[in-house]
Amino acid sequence: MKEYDHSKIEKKWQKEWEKEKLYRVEDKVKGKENYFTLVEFTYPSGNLHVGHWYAFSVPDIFARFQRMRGYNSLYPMGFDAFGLPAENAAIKLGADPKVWTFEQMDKMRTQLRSMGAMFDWEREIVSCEPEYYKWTQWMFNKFLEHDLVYRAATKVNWCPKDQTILANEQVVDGCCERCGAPVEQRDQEQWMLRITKYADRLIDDLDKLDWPEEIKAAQRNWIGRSEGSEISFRITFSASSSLRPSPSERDPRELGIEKTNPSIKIFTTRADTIFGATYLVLAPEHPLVGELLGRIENKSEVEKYISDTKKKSELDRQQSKEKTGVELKGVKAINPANNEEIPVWIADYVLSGYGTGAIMAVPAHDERDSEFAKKYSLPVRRVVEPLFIKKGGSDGVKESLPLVERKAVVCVVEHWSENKFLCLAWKANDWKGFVVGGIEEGEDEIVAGEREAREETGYQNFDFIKKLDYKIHSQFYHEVKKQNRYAHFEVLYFKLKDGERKDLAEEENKLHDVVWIERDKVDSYVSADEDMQFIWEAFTNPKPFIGEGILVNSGKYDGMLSVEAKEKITKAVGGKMVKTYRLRDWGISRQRYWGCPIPIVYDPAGKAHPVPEEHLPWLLPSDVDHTPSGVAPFAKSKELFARTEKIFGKGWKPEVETMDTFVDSSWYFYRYLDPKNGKTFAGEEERKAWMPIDLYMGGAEHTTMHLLYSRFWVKAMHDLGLVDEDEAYVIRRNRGLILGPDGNKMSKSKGNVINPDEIVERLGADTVRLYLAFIGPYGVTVNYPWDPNGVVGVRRFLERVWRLQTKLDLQKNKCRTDSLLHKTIKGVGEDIGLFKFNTAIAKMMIFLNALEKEEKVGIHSFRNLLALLAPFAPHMTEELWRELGEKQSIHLSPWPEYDEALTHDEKVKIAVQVNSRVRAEIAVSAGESEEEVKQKAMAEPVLAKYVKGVKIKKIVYIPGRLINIVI
RNA sequence: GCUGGGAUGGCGGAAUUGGUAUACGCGCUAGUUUUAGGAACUAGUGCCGCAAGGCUUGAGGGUUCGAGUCCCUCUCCCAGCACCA
Repeated sequence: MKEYDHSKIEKKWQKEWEKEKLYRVEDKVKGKENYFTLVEFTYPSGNLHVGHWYAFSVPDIFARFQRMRGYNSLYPMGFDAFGLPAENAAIKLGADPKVWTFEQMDKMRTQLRSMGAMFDWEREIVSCEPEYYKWTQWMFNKFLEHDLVYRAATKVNWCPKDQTILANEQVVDGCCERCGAPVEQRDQEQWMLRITKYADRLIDDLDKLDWPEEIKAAQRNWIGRSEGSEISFRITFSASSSLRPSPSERDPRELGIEKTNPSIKIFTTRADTIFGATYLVLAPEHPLVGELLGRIENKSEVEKYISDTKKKSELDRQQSKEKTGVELKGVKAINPANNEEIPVWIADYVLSGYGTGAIMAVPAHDERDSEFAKKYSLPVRRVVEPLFIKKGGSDGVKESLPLVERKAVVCVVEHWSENKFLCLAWKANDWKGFVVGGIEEGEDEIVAGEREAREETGYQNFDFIKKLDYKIHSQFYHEVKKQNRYAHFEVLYFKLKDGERKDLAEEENKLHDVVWIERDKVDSYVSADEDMQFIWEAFTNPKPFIGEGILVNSGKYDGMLSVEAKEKITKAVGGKMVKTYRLRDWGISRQRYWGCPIPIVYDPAGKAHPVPEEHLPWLLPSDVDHTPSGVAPFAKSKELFARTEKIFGKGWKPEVETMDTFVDSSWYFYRYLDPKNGKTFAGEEERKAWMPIDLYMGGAEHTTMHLLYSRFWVKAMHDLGLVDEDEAYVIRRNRGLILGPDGNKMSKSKGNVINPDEIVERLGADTVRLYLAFIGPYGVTVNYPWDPNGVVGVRRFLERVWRLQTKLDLQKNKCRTDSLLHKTIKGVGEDIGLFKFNTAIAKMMIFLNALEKEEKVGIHSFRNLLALLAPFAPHMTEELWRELGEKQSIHLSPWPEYDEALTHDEKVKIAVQVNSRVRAEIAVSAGESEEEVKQKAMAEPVLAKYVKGVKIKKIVYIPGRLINIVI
């Protein structure tokens, strides 16, 4: 037997496969269905790390499996080659980003080849090549044509280190996602993509995708749809204002002032609380503030606040949660619900970019408004009272019964000397709460409360302390009275004077026990009951009531439910129901060199025109100084300006910005299908053959960037009739991270970086592939530490497979282990289909363990094992396969088949349990009847001491698993 | 705070979806081989206990003949979003 020389074997077969064009994929193969497995194409950093191996070599197992199963399986690779690192390297080394990038790509191709993956290199794509970016530009122009691209001045995120604008998605915790520098806010014009137009579809279509919930939730979250109302508040100017426009503006509607006076449009999701709106707040950047400035009495104060806000960076603003603001003195707003005059403030807790940049503040029902109102002593008016509707369980309202309304009291009673509270434990339905009772017609609530407390507890002398200044409402089923109740509770707080107590009526004693509960245990004691818990909180930890409920202090809307009132009130005050999104349009302008040039030229009047298709690709200039100067590098390119004038005429100027690299990656997968097409981005036939992508495996970091952008891109392409599908990725699975052996993220500074090249050299690519597949289930966002011993373990496994050669019996086609063989074939296939490569490998190990115990190994077992292992360890299995005399590659052989009948053992061991505890084990053959098994079980000697002379209640028999004797 | 995902030996992880918890691998222990070494081989290895036996899937409760798995309450960890009206 030759030694297992991984190095020699791997190099040999990589060369051979290339020569044979083994991994070339045609668009159509007769009798085969296409299957497209995609992984994110790579940035050519020039150094392939363990993360790349995990990202590319493990999905390769799946793609190879699909291929052996008879699919025409495509698994392509390419380079996402534009981007800042190349430019930064160029600045540092004084090189050309292009030269640098192509050098790195060469290095990476060599490293990628060492994986032994089934990449079809003839389909390789490179996003920085003119043949590629021509189509990026072409699509940009199509989008422009259809109003999906526009130029606008907006507040932009500026990274001072990278000297460029960033999209909102590229700002993480107020810092640049790439370099970590704190991001500044600037006003600047840039090219925008109308992704917000697709906000609803981007949310709604998530439902039809087989994607992990974590991505769906994060995208929904990011898009941030919220449904609410837009309501206008008219503005008026107070009597003390020196610029008071008219003496009788008290009733502005009469005077038609709304036509001349500005109004403030606010966004709220809680129109039902409008009667509690006691002031308005504008974002400091709100355009109306500027307009009103002339009529504001404390102008300088307001201006100072605005400029202070501007000075704050995104980071500062996120960090300081202490609310600040300034009143716009002399300006008032009219609450359209009750015509009340309310003050107008500016404060930076209101964001200009969300909703309308203005809110109505309802301090009684909003935590932030409450905090602000407290600080500046603004009025608070409660307009919603809580309503609890019990559903299900013993106290849930019964559908069939009518609701009986009752005035009622809840009494929280404190002990006279100890720190304890009086609670009742009801016997009929296990309900635990405070003293509760009805108020008689015309009875005072405090009197009623004392009366109920006496009746239910026997205690006699109460001091009334305080009362909750609002009611709480509750719908429940009254177990004792057999009635659906709709109770309106007054909530009272008493302190017991002394321990004087009369005996309870027998009736009351039957109903409930009286118990004293310590202060800090009350919350958990009453926790089964939402409203009791709410009451306790209301006394011990008063907070604004945020929830929905029943309206009060709201004129004719009193008694209405919040849900209903939202729409009714909005309509009544002339507002409208709207949807608002957190998502902003996608700004793609980058003030850098190494990106796709934006194919726009400006005429002498400064108007923008797209570069016509015949001039695409609109090439990157080559005469550029990369030293950062705060100006886009293109601006200094003589070549680009000359080219523009030559083609378009004198005075015409080029756009000097490049595109965000996320544009390049929004459509890259189409180019794999037809990488050399000069007429279009991808031919129709090729697209029809491969799209949509069956499986997309990638990193979790792309959730709200690449994956969101490319979903938008494909939907836009779909709407323009350029592609058939409006979602590109049918199944998406996120992968986790490989951590250093110490459990931390690999980093040079921590010194825990594993260099895959070194391990490939020492143990082989097959071992690395197998180890990464074995480390844990794939396609879930779980991080696994690299275990240097673990790699050796799988290497050991490969060596043991290798050694099996010496035990082969070339005649033998039937073995004792055949049942296990068929089980293994079945199990490995199923596991790979679920991306559980770890258990697939475990099953092969179990099979190997069994084979090693045999004197001789049948040739059929060995051949099947090699085929199962082929996607995992393509080189070694190929070597062993050919050693058997095969002329054709193992990777062209079909996936092994199994016989279902053989996957079941003839005899199985089942557990014999007594009261669910395992006491014995018996062997049972498939044909045995339940009665036979029972008798066999009872005959087990160890059972005697358990079952002798005891009555057997029942026997549970689960064929193939256990028999349970219940005594 | 909201949303999503988690918690099983010393470690990575298994568990036919309600049926013998801890498969497989690592590590560890003992032995074999070897001049030696271990990236070799063999056996053992959840915890407590001499044993019989008992205990064990973050904590507590429930349903069930039977719960890692289902239901309720809670704790902690990871990720995304967060003054979003």
